[in-house]
Amino acid sequence: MASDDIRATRLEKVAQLKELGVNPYAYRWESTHHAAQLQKKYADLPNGDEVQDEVAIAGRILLRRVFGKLAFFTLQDETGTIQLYLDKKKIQDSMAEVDADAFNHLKQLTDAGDFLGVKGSIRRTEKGELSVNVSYYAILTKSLLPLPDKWHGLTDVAKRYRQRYVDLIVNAEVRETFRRRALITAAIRRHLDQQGFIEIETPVLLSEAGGADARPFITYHNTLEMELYLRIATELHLKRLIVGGFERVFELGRIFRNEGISTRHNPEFTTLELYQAYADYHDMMALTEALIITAAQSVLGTLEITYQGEAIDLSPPWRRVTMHDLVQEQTGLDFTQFQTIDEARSAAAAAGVLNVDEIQSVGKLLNEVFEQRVEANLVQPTFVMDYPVEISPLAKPHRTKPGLVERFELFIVGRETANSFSELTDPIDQRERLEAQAARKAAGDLEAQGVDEDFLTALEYGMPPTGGMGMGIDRLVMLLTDSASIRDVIAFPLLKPETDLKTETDEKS
RNA sequence: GGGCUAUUAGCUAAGCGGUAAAGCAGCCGCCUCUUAAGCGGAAGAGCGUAGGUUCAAAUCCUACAUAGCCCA
Repeated sequence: MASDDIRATRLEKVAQLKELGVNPYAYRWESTHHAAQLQKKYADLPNGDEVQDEVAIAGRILLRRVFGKLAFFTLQDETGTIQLYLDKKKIQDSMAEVDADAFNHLKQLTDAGDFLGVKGSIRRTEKGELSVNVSYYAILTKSLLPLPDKWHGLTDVAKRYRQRYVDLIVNAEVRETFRRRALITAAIRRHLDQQGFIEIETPVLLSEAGGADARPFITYHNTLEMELYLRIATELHLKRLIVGGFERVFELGRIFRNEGISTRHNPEFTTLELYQAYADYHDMMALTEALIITAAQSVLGTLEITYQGEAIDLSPPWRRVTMHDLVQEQTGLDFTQFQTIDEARSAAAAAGVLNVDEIQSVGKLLNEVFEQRVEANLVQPTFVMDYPVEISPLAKPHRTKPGLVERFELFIVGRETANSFSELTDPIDQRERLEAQAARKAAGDLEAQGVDEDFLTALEYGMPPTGGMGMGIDRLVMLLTDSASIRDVIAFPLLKPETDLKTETDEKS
């Protein structure tokens, strides 16, 4: 039967229910338990035994196994499933006043997918399945569309993303992923709260995007008659709050980057950014480690995890190593020895680094070598420290190493998971660096941003020494849910609209 | 942006040049211990879209669309 016919059949059942005086779209239901609670509470009930405890429960019918005068339904709620034992005699007797033909109506007018509320006693069947022996039922919502195959489920990836609600109904592990995501963000907020941080929401719509190298989305405000940018980072506003006197602030929120889509990139994604006055990047390392450990413990209960078949040990302390040392370790190149870019280029080329000719400074070349030869090998959690100033416009110069800044990035399974600095607090230095960026923007670099004058003004009022850290929450959730694609941890990932063929032909005719 | 692969009924899918299997779901009938319930019956397909090759196309070719994987 085609889906339109199935829908028509079910609409007919809706009409029949209304004729019987039943509203197929009920208003409320009072439950005493969830499925998982019942499964736990009566785990020791022997086969064939029944207890007279009256329970009420509600959920979606997943499976129906119907006999002449007996039926078994599998009911699913948020916590799991429980079987309904539906005995004709019992139901007809106890519901006689409501509906003399209650059992047959249940058989004929419900489908897999409907929401049902039931009351009854608890029994474990002779075959060992814990069940609610139903004395009363109510159809709470009639479903019009058929569920996917009860055995194979929904496997079409595109359809799973486009119709996540169906994916969630049918695939329990998807529900578990998003439950874990919520536990992770809750654990982060709890930990930061305990450390004295407060969360402050900063604007999404800005007249000037900043705080990162990325192409922004552009939108338009009608009454102001001006273009606005969606934020690409929360950094510059959170720092303004530090200027204003808050000492520990953070924001866990969505940012938007107008870039490609891949298994690791979605145009909108969630970051944690936090700023702590009177702290430096060493303090940030300790905090970052503690945050991720707390999140892992609260969601998984262990620090020994598996990601895509690879064992990851999150037990502290994590390795702390400079970018220079890692590059030397992997390639033999000692970047502290190079005086000129030419010297560095030829050494790098000799070591097999590709595309060295386009790179204009020793610091950028160091980063290039790092990206080409080191990054992917950083499987266990590793803090990579002390970056070249050229690629770090918002970080404070290193207190002992010229040309470098006090910055670290955290790598896990070869992916950048967090980024942190001793924040630049010298307004004159900051202006020079932002103006260099603005020059790149003027020269056509679409990822470079203009100067945020108001941010510089704030810095001129004085910002205390501050440690800052940003973390990609989606990537952390991927790690802690063993998800291969960022789309598996975003409930509704961005997809191109499907071309609607019906609409197209309608337009033509 | 480039390459490879996929797209067949609501879902899961076979067929890979000779005129669209099957299972589940749905419909009708039987059935009081099933759990992918079972048995019997009758239905349900513009084979992603648009062109082309051929006596003949789901199948071969070319574009396009969407998605996945790999590369940049």
